[in-house]
Amino acid sequence: MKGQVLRRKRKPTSQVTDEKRLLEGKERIAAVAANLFLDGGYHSTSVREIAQKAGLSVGSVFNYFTSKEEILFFLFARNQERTEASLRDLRAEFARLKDEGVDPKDLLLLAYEPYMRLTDELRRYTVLGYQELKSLTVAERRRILEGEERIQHFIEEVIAYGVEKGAFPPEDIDLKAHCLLVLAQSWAVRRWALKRFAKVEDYLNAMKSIALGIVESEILHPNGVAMVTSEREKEPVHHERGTLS
Amino acid sequence: MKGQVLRRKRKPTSQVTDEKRLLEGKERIAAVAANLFLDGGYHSTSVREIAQKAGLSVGSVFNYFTSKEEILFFLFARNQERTEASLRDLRAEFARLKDEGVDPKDLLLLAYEPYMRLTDELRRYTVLGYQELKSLTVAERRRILEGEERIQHFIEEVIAYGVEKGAFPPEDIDLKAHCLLVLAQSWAVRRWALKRFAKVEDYLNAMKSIALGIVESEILHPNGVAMVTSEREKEPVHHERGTLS
DNA sequence: AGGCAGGGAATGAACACTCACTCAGTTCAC
DNA sequence: GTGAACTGAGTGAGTGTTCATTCCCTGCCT
Repeated sequence: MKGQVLRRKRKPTSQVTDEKRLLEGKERIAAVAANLFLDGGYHSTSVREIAQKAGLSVGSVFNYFTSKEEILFFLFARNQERTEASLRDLRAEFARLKDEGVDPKDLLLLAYEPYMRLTDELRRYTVLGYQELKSLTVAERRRILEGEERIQHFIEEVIAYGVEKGAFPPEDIDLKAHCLLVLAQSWAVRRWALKRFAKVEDYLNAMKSIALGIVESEILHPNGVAMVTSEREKEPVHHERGTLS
Repeated sequence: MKGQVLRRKRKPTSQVTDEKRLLEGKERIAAVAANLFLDGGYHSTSVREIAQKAGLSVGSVFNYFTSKEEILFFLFARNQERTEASLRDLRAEFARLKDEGVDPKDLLLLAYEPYMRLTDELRRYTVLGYQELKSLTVAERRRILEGEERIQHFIEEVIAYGVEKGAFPPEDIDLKAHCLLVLAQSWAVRRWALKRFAKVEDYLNAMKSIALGIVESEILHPNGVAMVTSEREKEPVHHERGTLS
């Protein structure tokens, strides 16, 4: 029963030891699993099914992952990593262009483009995310949401730069960032309604003007008439409140 | 084994006969099930659990529904009906206001408001929809998507009215409708990022200007500069390149 | 070369468990 | 007493996971 406590506490059976080989195996299995999860859902996909499609036995799958759930985690984590890396690049690029004092509109579009491309690349995982978010642990789920929060923050920074330069109105920056993010994701999530656009580029191109329309939108009067907060080109008519803090 | 073939072919056991009573039972069970599905997911919720929370035995649940799946169908169908009814009302109202020649901007906001309210009311089901869409039959799924298509079409009509009146540019009407729809749904789907807004009204209010920003957005030149198709207010400060096509 | 040992990796039958669903039997209002 | 409505133990299919066994490859000894 509680006999041999000599070595490891986990994994008494065989296990893949070579790090590289293990990762390759994980990748292969996860790739197959991703497809099955995507058209069938996580719960309706059995480990047997995954094993079969991956050309392995059931047992082998558990030599690479300790549980079915871990496969899902792996997919999310990989996806997240990828996104974070892109975000880092974007931030660096943003800092550079900001120093150059590039036009805020151009900057916004310049930032939106690679993000949209990324969304397209990872679009299947985005869908998976929306569908299986509640299949995750609380901790895992929070990690995902924090990731998205970071992205939204970045978009906010880009908009804020435009506000600083007087190109965009200062209201509802967070909301506008939310809109841009959601609309980018809608390319993944609601593609059936966007079949008119064959490639991301097409969608992106059409979205550029809309994105600008969003960030440039002015706050409205209760009755629906636009309140002009800053005469975009010339002198400010009346600047409300102090700027910072 | 294959002995008694004497009586019924379907439903040999007891069944609720009274139509009214049956529907009431369905409603009661479905209401309970909806809550469980929503925080736990469809697959992770067992029929036993539903029965227990509804104050019934497992068997009784199957006197009202023939399968667990049917409960999910029932929920989606009810939801859809509700939406369709609202859409009919909206259409009637739209026709009336259109005849009155009301301002396109006002009309857009007037149409957006009740839709957003509906989304809020049904927000839990919207989330359920995004999560469990693939748990449905192909036919069921198509019905849902067709419903959404009808809504998008309606939004397109509202925008088209504005185009007719010369208030909005004529490009990408379908895309703009898509955006408005997605952003309304994002209130349900991505609420954690919108916690700043306590009530729908708050979100709606902030979204009004953005919605106008979307429908009023002009198509852009390849290099990102706005192409002015109709000088909305005054004279252009400096219009670059020829205007159309 | 050939036999052999060692151990990492693959295997799939077996296990324990959960689930949707059934149905013979009970309840109880009329 | 009748029968619609309800009951819940039972059924069998299917699940994630385990592990004793087998496979296979590499290096070593004769």
